[in-house]
Amino acid sequence: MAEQPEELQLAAWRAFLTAHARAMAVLEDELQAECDLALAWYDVLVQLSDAAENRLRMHELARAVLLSRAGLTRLVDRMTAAGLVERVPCQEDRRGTWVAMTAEGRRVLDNASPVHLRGVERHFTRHLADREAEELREVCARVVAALEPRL
Amino acid sequence: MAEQPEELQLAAWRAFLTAHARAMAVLEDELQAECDLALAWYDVLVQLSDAAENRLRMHELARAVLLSRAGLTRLVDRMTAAGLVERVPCQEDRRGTWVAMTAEGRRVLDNASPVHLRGVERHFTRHLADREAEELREVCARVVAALEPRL
DNA sequence: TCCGGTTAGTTGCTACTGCAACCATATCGA
DNA sequence: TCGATATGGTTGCAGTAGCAACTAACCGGA
Repeated sequence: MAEQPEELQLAAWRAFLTAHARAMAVLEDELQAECDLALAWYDVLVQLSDAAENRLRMHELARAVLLSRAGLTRLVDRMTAAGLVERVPCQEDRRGTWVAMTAEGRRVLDNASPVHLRGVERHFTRHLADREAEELREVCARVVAALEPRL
Repeated sequence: MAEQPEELQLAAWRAFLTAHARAMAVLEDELQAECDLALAWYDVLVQLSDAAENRLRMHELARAVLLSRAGLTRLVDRMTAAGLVERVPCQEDRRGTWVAMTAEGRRVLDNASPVHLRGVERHFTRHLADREAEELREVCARVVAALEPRL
């Protein structure tokens, strides 16, 4: 009997889940061990680094790092205490707050970035041929696009 | 100038992360809303359902659902209280404990399974052609295989 | 047989997260 | 202009996770 198509699709989904979990665990561990930095913190610094003037509003940052507003409030609290970011009152909207990367945050990011990117290469992209990478990106983009409306 | 290969690979990695996060969030929400069941609970039931005699040792189950042993102890506590699984002392190794699915667990799984599988199809596999699914499965399997040694 | 080292599972502790409620501010319509 | 409504961010609370330490039991070699 031929394998059912659903089996193939489900196997892909399961492999996807496992690959994500295992890769994330290793990257988290390596960044923690070599840079003493949690992946969530790294993620915040990357988002700020990519943003104009190295700053973002709380709600923008929350969305970018896939955290609730409450969760981000606490994360920014911790990172502020560590001196990596700072809160700046927003002039245009006095309810709002900017989160800006500090010089120390920049230093930590520059230190961690090579470690993380090396890890992504070693544990993930190394296993993708260029054509496969492009296809993966495209497939994932389709999945995300279809889910966007509900956000 | 041609795009750097690393950019392509990194874009694939980022799309992979976003697709995972968004898809998981939707599936979790749907299962919770329609079946009042957390994805982690569903995952436990699926693993037990696939296992011989519908039971697994604690450490096997922990590994299968990607949880620490401590985390699994608490999860099994909660699911036992809800009547979905039960602990059975292990005869062959008196340190050990089997976790077995109850009739109620079977019922809950049978109820939730169509909902979850429909969600996986709607939000994920629908966007993959058969060839793409096979390729995704294979790429992810390579990533996992390369990471296995450290587990 | 017995002793050191390993494995199975649980527990205390702490860290991180989300939800819902809250206040302050902005916005829009009458 | 003013009131209703929505938005931005924080806080109290509760739930869930991991680490390290612990007990019990297994296993291998002297």
